[in-house]
Amino acid sequence: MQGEEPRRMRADSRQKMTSLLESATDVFAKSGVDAPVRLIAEKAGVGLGTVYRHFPQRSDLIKAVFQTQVDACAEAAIDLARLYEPGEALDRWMQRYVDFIATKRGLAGALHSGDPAYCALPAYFNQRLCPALESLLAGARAAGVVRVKVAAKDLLIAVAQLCSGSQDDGLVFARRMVQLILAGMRQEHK
Amino acid sequence: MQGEEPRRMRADSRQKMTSLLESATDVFAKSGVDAPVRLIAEKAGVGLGTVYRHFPQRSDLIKAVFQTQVDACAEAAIDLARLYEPGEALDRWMQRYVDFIATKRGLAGALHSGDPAYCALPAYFNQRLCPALESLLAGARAAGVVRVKVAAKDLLIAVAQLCSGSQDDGLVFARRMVQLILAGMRQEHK
DNA sequence: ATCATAAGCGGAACAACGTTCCGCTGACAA
DNA sequence: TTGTCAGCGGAACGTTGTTCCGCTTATGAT
Repeated sequence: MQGEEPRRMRADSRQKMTSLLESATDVFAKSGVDAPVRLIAEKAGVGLGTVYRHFPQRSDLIKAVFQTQVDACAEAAIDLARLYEPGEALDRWMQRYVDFIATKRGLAGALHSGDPAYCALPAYFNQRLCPALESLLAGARAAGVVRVKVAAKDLLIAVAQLCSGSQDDGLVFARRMVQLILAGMRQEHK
Repeated sequence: MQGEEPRRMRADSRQKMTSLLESATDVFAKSGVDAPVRLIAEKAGVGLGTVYRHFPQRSDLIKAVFQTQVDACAEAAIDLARLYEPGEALDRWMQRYVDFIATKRGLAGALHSGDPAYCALPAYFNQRLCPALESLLAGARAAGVVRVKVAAKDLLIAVAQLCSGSQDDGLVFARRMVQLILAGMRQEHK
């Protein structure tokens, strides 16, 4: 009948699981993805065994948090497109994207480490975020706000690299650079 | 009289030190910069205490190897310029540079990790390699082999990123891309 | 409501790492 | 040749990721 999961989870188990995800999100944002698993378990009020029951490897926890946040970021595009006019929606989403990338300290290192555990992440990143940005760009272009032709994928990568380059005051710097890019996209053709 | 080091090293101490550096170079090249210190000590036939006597932190060992290799790469530019005509010298040095970068798996991660131990490395990298490449470029330009105006720093960074992007068959890919860039630099102006 | 059962939990225990420490050895000046 | 201390080796410690197992307790049948 239903194509659901093979088995229903026990209620307390699901609760611990979400608590764990929240804690991991916080800790990764505050201390980077290299934070100890023990710290995450403690802040979630959960034992170590529980962490490894739900996420057999440390990298699985990282992947789960990352995908959740990518999903949230992609869905924000839809909400923003509904709430604001095209140009404003694009602006706000780019800032949202910058904030998302800024919490990813240490992940770039893991990505380039050659560890196969992470090699699926960039694909997921593109698959979810590219369409999101493309639809915003299309809207802005249709409204005549954006006149320059630019690929969504290029924009995503460019901003990501702007953010990962510097580390401490990176956020204000990144925001400024993104504003610059957005302004550039609004220029008239010559 | 002499402004040398404050004290002469004991002969055996210097021997162990160079043995250590060689071993570290090998191991880092084979297993990446995340290789265990114990393995390096063992392959050098040296105790752990000796490693930490010469290099108080793991990162000091990485820095030492890195700087040695940067120096060697910079000096290779001088040799090549003497042995070959300008265009050939440039080609060969770029391949040499690609080989150097290719042994740096894992280092990009360390560099972006925010660890202050590594923040001096990029500066050293530029300081030594930029002049080296600039002199080769100047020679090639003077000989009329290279006609496009390109900054040495940009070339170095571009190639480094080409190499770090892919990881397994990265070397052949990188070589091909570098050939492409070099060929592009030889184009006539339109 | 009660109970049997096993899903799920906590945290002790293990392995691999970076780093510290200290007793012994042997290189070098006298 | 000999005394001394620079320098060595590796045991030991603290912190990590990961495994394991005895106990707790949610859950469905009664």
